[in-house]
Amino acid sequence: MTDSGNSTLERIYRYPTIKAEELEVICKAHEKICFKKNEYLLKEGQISNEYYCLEEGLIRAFATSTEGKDVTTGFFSPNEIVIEVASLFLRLPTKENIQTITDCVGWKISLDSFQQLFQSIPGFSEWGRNWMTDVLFTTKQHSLTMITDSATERYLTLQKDHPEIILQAPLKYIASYLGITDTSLSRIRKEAARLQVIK
Amino acid sequence: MTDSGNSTLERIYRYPTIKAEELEVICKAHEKICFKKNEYLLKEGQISNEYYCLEEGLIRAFATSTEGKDVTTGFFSPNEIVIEVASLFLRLPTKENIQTITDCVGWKISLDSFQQLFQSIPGFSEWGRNWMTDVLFTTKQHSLTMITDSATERYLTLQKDHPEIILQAPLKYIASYLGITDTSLSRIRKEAARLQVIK
DNA sequence: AAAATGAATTGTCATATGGCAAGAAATACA
DNA sequence: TGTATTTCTTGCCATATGACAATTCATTTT
Repeated sequence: MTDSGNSTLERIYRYPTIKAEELEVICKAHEKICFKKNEYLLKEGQISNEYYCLEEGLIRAFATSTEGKDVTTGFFSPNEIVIEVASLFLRLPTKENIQTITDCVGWKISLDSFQQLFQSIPGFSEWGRNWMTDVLFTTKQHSLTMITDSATERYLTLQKDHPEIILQAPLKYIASYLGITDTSLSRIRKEAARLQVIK
Repeated sequence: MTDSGNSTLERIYRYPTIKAEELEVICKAHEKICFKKNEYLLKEGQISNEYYCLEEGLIRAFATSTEGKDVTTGFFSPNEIVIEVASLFLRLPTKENIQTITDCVGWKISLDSFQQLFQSIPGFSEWGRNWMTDVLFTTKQHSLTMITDSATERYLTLQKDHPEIILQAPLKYIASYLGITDTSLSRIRKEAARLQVIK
């Protein structure tokens, strides 16, 4: 790590059973990294060797459907970890792509460094389990939402919880993330705007 | 553990970095348990304190939607771990219910015992990360499938990958798991049967 | 600034799935 | 064994979303 007292890393790794000096060791294992808009951090077929702590910008993950269409599977906002868990931890060629939507600034850490921290700092492996639990919860939540909520509700929820995505991501990415076409999202957005005015 | 050489537990916990004697310690931390059909292993609002390794039977997890409807979020088959990760590891009241679909036999382990194994056996915490990675992958896959595949395709995939669910679970549970109504699934099933005959 | 490229909107029509209710079948109960 | 209850099927119609194409709007490039 080049800077000291980095707030992105400290926020991400803050955890009850991680001591101050351990936190510093963890932060020092990261290296600053910048990406330009539309740059790929990971491409389908590659085996991921690192992950990133995002400080500025917006990133998306997407998979290719059987019919060859892009489907955005997730967004990454500042202070989140940009990672393809399955490829990094199971050492498998990924089926996902990770691509920046805007210029980005973040902190990179290699799998090797991560493994060392995971084995040498007990609090860190607890943190890891906890982080993974959060990710799993969010993923299940998104999946449930796809079943229980209408497309309009899903859009409004995303707007409320992650306005930065609505503001920065192209409509087509948001649409496929919500499980609808860009045409439908355009209409939903129009209708939502109309309702806002009335209210 | 009461029996020796239990194949369900050994299958579940087999992992390269877990030694034979460690595997035995892990298995011994489990206790045999039986459930009757329709019994609840966890109810919405409770904090989960244990998980189960299923040997025989079929189990489902379900959440209650905003409109008060049951939505089946997952099924558990033999040799799988029956768990509500978020509640068990984050110590939060669960939003899910876990209920048997048939009479079941399995092996129970408490969070305390799990924590001890997690901290004392390095290979076990790696196993844990790996297991969680698999669960996350499966969950993401299901979520993606809900977007990219039609209801019919989702049904056929489930039938191929988990025929035991199709055979044992009531239609309405399968339907909500696939994100459709029982009415629609009944029609889809009829059409699928017709196609089988033709082929 | 002009041209070119890509993104978003809108119209028309098609279709998959849902809502509701009635009837049939299966299962549980007593 | 007969009755009650739940589960499954089917018909009818409503509706949300998709497919495709044309147009407008925005952004990038030269």
